[in-house]
Amino acid sequence: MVNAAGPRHYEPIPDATVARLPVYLRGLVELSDDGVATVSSVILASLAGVNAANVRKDMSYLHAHGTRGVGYDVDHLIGEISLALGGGVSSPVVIIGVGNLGRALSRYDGFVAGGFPVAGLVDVDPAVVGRKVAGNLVRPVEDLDDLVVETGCTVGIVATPAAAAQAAVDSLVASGVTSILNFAPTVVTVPDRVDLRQVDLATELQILGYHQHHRAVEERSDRATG
Amino acid sequence: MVNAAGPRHYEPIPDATVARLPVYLRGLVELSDDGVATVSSVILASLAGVNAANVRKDMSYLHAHGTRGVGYDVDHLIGEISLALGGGVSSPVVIIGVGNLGRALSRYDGFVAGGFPVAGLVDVDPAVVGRKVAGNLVRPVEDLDDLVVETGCTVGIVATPAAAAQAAVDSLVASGVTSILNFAPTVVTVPDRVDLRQVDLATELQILGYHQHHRAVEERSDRATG
DNA sequence: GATGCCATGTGAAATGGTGCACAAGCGCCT
DNA sequence: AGGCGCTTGTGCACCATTTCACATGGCATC
Repeated sequence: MVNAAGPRHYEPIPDATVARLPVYLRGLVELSDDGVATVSSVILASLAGVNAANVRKDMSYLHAHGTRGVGYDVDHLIGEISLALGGGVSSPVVIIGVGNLGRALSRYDGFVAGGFPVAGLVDVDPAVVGRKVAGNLVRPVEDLDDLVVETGCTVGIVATPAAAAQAAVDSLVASGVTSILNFAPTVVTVPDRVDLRQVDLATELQILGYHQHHRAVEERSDRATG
Repeated sequence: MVNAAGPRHYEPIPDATVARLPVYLRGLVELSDDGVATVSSVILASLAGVNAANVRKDMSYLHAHGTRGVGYDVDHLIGEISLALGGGVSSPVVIIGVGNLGRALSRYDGFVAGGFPVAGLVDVDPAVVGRKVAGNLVRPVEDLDDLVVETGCTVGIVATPAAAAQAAVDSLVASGVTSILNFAPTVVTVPDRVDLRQVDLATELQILGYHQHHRAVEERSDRATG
């Protein structure tokens, strides 16, 4: 039985909504910084580049109610979205693979701003182990377990070459990390209890390439027939 | 009238399929390197991390037919997918914004391997203009038009801070670039004829954060009730 | 040449997400 | 106090995508 005063039962928020929440949050923080107190779904939708009805439906999933005729309270929305996105708790991350990309990611201030400070860097290459990158000492893979336990970090970022990615992921999982962001251009597998997201730079370009090619083909076709 | 010998009418390939094609391609190239000649939808599905029926339907969109009882010809599939993804034509890209991320991207060899060599680097900061990064001279934004025309590049990568992203995108569009990959953590707008994709690193972490938080809440709830 | 096995190709149902359209409700103004 | 305009909250229909299930058809073996 669910006590009315206890934590209410969380109905799941659709994935598509979750993916939009950070975008809303950015827009809302900007509004708050500008001293704006309330925002309508239409305004927020234009800031996030989505449909207004979509915004309203998304907010209803969060139980973040607005005021009819007025709009949503900006600071209240910021609180509700922050709460949904990890409860406002900041989770340190460990980056495995300190190549070009790993170094860039370790210096990326967007992570810190989003509540994900870099807890440590790890690499297999003895040439980089022991060096400092962006104020963080690069440690060997053997130290991963200790690092994860010491810093209590639960998020891992894989920035290794494709060939090393699965091993890196396995190490992270073994250390107790439960969320992984994989930048290596390869499919990796994780246990069910671990959450994995893939960011694939070359793939993104190839998708753009498809649309470009397709546009060109259509254009030629238009010129020939019309 | 469509001549049977002429270019057939291209029915559109679903976006979800297009997004999977690069993943298939990677798996297939690996198989080909290993000397594997044919592959079943089940195997390819496991390599790409998707459902087998999904693979078969995707291939049917490409008119890439297999052989019943046998499977698909690996090299033939590679050809068909490459053709769909830009016709095998390599498109040079220009990177605007040479900060940490821009530098890492300019050195990322996955772009070259995918047929997207870096044609040039551009930045507004006089401190980096004129310097060489990964063998490429960093040029001022004023040179963007010339650069795009000279190299015939049609793809732009935005790696600027959020505040500069819309201006960067506008410059790219004005130069004639028709495909843009935006790494800046902000919503930007482009004309309809331009194709835009967003890669948002902090957002990805926040999405992971949601799932982690949600898991934790459920666990606590399970322990309390069960 | 026939038969059995195996993997493709696809109709159809299920799922997930989007966007319209409108009823409901809140606050301001008179 | 009452009415009006504005904006939320949501039922519903539409659309894209996924997945199942099975008929179809090629290849090897006998």
